[in-house]
Amino acid sequence: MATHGVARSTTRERILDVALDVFAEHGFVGTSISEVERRVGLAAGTGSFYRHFASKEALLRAAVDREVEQCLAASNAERAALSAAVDPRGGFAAMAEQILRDLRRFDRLFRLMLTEGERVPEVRDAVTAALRSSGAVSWAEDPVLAVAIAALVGLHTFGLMGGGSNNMVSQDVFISTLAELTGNSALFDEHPES
Amino acid sequence: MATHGVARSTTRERILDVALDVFAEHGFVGTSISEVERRVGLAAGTGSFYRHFASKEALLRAAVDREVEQCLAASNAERAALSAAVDPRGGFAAMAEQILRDLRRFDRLFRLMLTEGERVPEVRDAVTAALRSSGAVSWAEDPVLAVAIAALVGLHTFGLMGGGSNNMVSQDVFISTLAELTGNSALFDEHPES
DNA sequence: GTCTATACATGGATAGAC
DNA sequence: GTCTATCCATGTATAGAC
Repeated sequence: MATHGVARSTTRERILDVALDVFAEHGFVGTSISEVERRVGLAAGTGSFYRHFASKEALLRAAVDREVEQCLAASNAERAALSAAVDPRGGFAAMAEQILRDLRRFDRLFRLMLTEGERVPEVRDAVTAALRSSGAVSWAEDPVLAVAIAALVGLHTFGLMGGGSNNMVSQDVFISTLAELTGNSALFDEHPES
Repeated sequence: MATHGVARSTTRERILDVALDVFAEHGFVGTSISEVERRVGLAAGTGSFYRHFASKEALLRAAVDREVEQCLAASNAERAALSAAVDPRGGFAAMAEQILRDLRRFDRLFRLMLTEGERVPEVRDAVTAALRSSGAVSWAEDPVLAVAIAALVGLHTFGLMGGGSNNMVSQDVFISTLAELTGNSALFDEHPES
């Protein structure tokens, strides 16, 4: 099982690994095949890339598909693992942190969706579907949940903006504040305010 | 005052007008001088553009500076005009809608900040400064206000995603829900729950 | 202030030697 | 499966005629 089988993912896999990074950083047009080859370890400028993919566009689609697949799998695995343990702060804070982790996980796809949204509509669908599955419930019908998720998306967006130095409230304070606000609503009225 | 003065902004102004559109749509590398010339009305491919700007990068900076200036001016003017009138629903909903309007106004700059953030750091500073001035108060010290603004940013981001068909809660429901949630907090504890 | 022509670099992609 | 060499299109930018 060494000469044949599943272990044949050397260059092609490395290309896919590096492709989404470069696409997310510089966009589709801003990415050159030469740079991809360089990062993979191939000689830049030579068309070695084309032995693995038919075109630049094919690479984009393959990389996006693969990333969507991996992100969804990782997200589901993590959610399954965490549903076993019980968070002491209650369900909301745990859910909020899970959503934030998903947002960071999908970050490269998120940027690609903004820049190449109409070039590869699959990216949009995948990201929105992932966000929806994060909400667990149908958050379109629950205004409070919609506000909560929007707040987390906004927090994540602030992280994209600051570039490092954002004088924003800390994540813990943010989440606890959000939990408190939504906890006072009709949704989570199990414990008034302890 | 017709032969000389201030009225000499024909082609250069039109270039600046169109530049931010194209940059926001396709990014910096994705934008060609030929396309700018085409949209302005000049013959594409000819270097007529270079009679008005030294380089593509100079155009980006000039366009960004101009847009920042105009957006800030429009925002301040609108805020000054609205501070005169009194909103029946109270200060919060009015502030929220004002912030949403600002987010839409700064949308092109916002996209540019995400894609060309490190190429033109001025964009970042300008957008964050504008957002900060929208908050009126220093929202870094008020967690509730931070959550509220983050929620509005998230709502705006959802608008960028859906591309037209987002099964999100309506803006009115969203804002009223957000107002209700934050209204129950310690910040706005003037009226318990009517 | 706009067009013609052009220099020059880069990028996508292909054919073929190894 | 990688490199050499090459074709061709596009893009930035300049010089000069009008």
